[in-house]
Amino acid sequence: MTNAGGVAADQLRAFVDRIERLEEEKKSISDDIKDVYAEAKGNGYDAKVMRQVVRMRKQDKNERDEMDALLDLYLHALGMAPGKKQA
Amino acid sequence: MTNAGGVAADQLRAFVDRIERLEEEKKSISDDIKDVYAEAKGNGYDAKVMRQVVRMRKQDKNERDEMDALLDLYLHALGMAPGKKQA
Amino acid sequence: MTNAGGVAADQLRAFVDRIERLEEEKKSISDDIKDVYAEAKGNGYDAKVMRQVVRMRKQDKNERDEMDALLDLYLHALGMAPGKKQA
Amino acid sequence: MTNAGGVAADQLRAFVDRIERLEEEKKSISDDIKDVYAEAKGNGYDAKVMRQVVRMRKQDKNERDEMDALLDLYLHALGMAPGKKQA
DNA sequence: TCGCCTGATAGTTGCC
DNA sequence: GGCAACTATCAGGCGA
Repeated sequence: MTNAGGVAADQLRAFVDRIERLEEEKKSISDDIKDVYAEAKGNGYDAKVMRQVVRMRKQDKNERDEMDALLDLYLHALGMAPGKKQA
Repeated sequence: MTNAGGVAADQLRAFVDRIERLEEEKKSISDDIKDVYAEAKGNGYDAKVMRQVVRMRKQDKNERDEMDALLDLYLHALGMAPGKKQA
Repeated sequence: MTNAGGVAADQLRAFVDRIERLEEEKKSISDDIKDVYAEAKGNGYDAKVMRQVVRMRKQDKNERDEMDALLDLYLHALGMAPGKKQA
Repeated sequence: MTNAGGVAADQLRAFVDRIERLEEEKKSISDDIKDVYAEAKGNGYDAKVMRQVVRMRKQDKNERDEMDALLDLYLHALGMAPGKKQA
C-alpha cells in the first residue's frame, strides 16, 4: 500500500531519504573541518585561536555584506540600478 | 613576507581558507535541507513531524551503535576479545 | 547606594547570589556522583561500563518521551486533541 | 538470581540507582538555575551579561583560592601553621 | 514579525 | 598528553 492514513507514504519516504542523505553529507563536511583543525594542530597551530580567527572573518564578512546591502539601498533610492553582483 | 611574527603566514592562511571553503559547503547543504522541508511543507506535510521522525531514526541508529559498544565493553570486561568488526 | 548605573544593584546581587548558591549545590552533587563511581570501582565494577549503562538507560527514557511526543504530533496533525497526560 | 555472570547484580543495581537519583537532583538544580535567569530576565536583566558576571566571579574566586593555597604553602614552609579557614 | 525554545556546536573537564 | 563525555553557549525554527 502506498497511501496509508491519507498520506502518500512513498513521497514522504522520498523526502525523508533526501534529508537524511543531505545530513550525512553535512556530517561528512563537519568531520572534514575537524580534520583540518587537527592537521593544523599537528603543524603547531592553536585550534582555539584559529576558530576565533575564522569567527572574526565571518563577522567581518557579515558586516561587509550589510555594507553592500546599504549601498544597494542608497543606489536604488537615487534611482541608480547597482551593477550585477556575483553570488 | 611569508613569515610574520614567527608563524608561517602562508600555511596558516591555507588552513583558514580550507576551513572557510568547507564551511561554505556546509552552509549550502543546510540550506538544501531547509529547501527540502519547505518543499515537503508545500506538498502538505508537517515539517515538525518530519523533523521528529528524522530525529528518531537517527536516535535509533545511535542506540544500535551504543548497544554494540556496550557489548564490546562487556566482552573486554570478561577478558574476551571481541571478534573483528567491520567499519 | 542601591541603584548604580540605572540598575537595582541589590536585586541584581540577589539574583547572582541565588545562582551561585545553586551552582555550588550542583557542583556538590557532581562530586557525589564521582564518589559513587569511585566506590563502585573499589568494589570491582568497571566505571566505563557503568557510565555506558547509565547513558543507555537515559537514552531509553528519552526515546520513550520522543515516542510520546511523536504521537502527540500525529494526533494534532490529524486534528485530534490528545488526552491529558500526567507529568 | 542475584549473581549473574560473576557480577553481584543487586549491588550493581544499587550503584546505578544511586547515580540516577543524583543525576535527577542535578537536573532539578539546573532547572532551578534556568528559572532564576528567566526570573531575572522578567525583571529586565540581560541573562547573557549575568552569565558573564557569574563566570567572572567564579574566576576571581579560583584566583583567590590559588592565592590562599600559595599562602598556606608559604606559611607551612616557614613552619607557621595557618589559622583555621572558614569554608 | 518578534520572542521563546529546542537543537546544534564549541569549550571544559575528567579519564586513560 | 590525547581522547571522549559532559556542560554551557549560540543560532535557527516555531508559535503567538
